[in-house]
Amino acid sequence: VTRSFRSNEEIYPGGDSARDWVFVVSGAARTCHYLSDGRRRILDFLLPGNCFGFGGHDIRHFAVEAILEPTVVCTFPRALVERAGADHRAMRESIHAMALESLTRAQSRIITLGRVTAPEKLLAFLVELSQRSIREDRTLVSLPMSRYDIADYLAISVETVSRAFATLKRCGLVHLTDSHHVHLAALSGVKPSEDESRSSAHEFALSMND
Amino acid sequence: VTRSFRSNEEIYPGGDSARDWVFVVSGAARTCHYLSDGRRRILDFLLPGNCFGFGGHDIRHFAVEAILEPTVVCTFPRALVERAGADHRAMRESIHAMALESLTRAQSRIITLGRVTAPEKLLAFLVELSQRSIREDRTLVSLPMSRYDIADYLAISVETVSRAFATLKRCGLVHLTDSHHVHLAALSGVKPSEDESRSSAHEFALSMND
DNA sequence: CGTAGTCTTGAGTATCCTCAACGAGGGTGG
DNA sequence: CCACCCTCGTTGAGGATACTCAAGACTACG
Repeated sequence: VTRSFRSNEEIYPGGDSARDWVFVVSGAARTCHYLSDGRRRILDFLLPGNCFGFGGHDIRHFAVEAILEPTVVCTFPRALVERAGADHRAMRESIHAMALESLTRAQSRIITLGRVTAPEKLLAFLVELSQRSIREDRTLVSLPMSRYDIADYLAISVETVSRAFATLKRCGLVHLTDSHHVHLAALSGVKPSEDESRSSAHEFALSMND
Repeated sequence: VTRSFRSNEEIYPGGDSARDWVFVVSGAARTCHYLSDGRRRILDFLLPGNCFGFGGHDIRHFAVEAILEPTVVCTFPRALVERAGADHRAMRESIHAMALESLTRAQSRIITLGRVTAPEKLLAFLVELSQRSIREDRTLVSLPMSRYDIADYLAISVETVSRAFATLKRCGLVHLTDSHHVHLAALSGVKPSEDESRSSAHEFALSMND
């Protein structure tokens, strides 16, 4: 089943009815968890090619919401996917690969959240987006999500996100053509190896005390 | 291959030689990532029954170290595990279940790291340990790891961990018989449902401003 | 043109980190 | 047996960072 969604529309309600797989075709989406006091945590951003649906029993607690307009997704009943996985080897391996990718991203995010300062977190986030991007030029990153989404993703406040952007600009690490298009100067001349860029980004971030 | 390790001994070096699966039989272990400046992040604690080895290419960056003495683990070459998974349906499903469990734990951890105050994080961590515990009485939690391990797990400093324990004690949410055995008073009379305990713990934690 | 939403910036406060010191427990050697 | 060293855990003081509250630009849209 293929459907299209508008901005901020709910693709997938968190709750017991959560029994489908979601595969993002185009646009972008966010995976949210709402705490009892109304605060929101964003677990992951789903870009074209990403999917959501494993995670065992706990997926009930997460809602999926569209970011861009339009966002096109395919949904499959869980039972169908699992049956296909049992029958076809290629399907099974594909599912396994996507699950591993989700796990890898989650682990990478734990590292990011563990970083100390807000500019560090933001820079790590931008680098992550750059690596997930399909663009050829990895120094140009487009941000489909709002500052509020970034804030809930990095577990910091909106104002801090804005200030962190200002800090990175002041240090010459990034340039913003507009609010949603970033040029990562930090990556220019740096090998695309993940650890390289991270540590160098980190080195830069360390020297950001005004 | 079954081996036994002493406290703080390296089970598994991070690096290119990381080609095995690790299955914890008894004791406890931690999964570490070392940043270029020497700081350490703990991605996960491995208790008996947990395993480590999926995660695709990124597992190279993580080291596994023993916490308790002795810690007994089984290691298998990756190729062997993957072949067994391809041949035997039961094995494959078991592997898939463990991968999903790792993913679920990672997602849960992202929620925990997103919590605002240190006592909130610590309480969420204790609740998580209580739910992973095999004990019948879930209000009694044993902490095999040191305060430094907890600090690196929650991405806060050791001193803050200690102060957070003091705050939780002062609010009557936990009691410590010794440094490594906690009684979770917050869970007494609370349904073991995950969301219930979390939100109630959170409610309590909110009212902790001295 | 007004309204709503987003993004940014400022001021004041609270939290956490760093540095430092101290006490408790375990192992070792005199 | 006790002094010594080492690690771990705790507590205090000072400073840096991020949050809250508040207000002001910018954009989109009716």
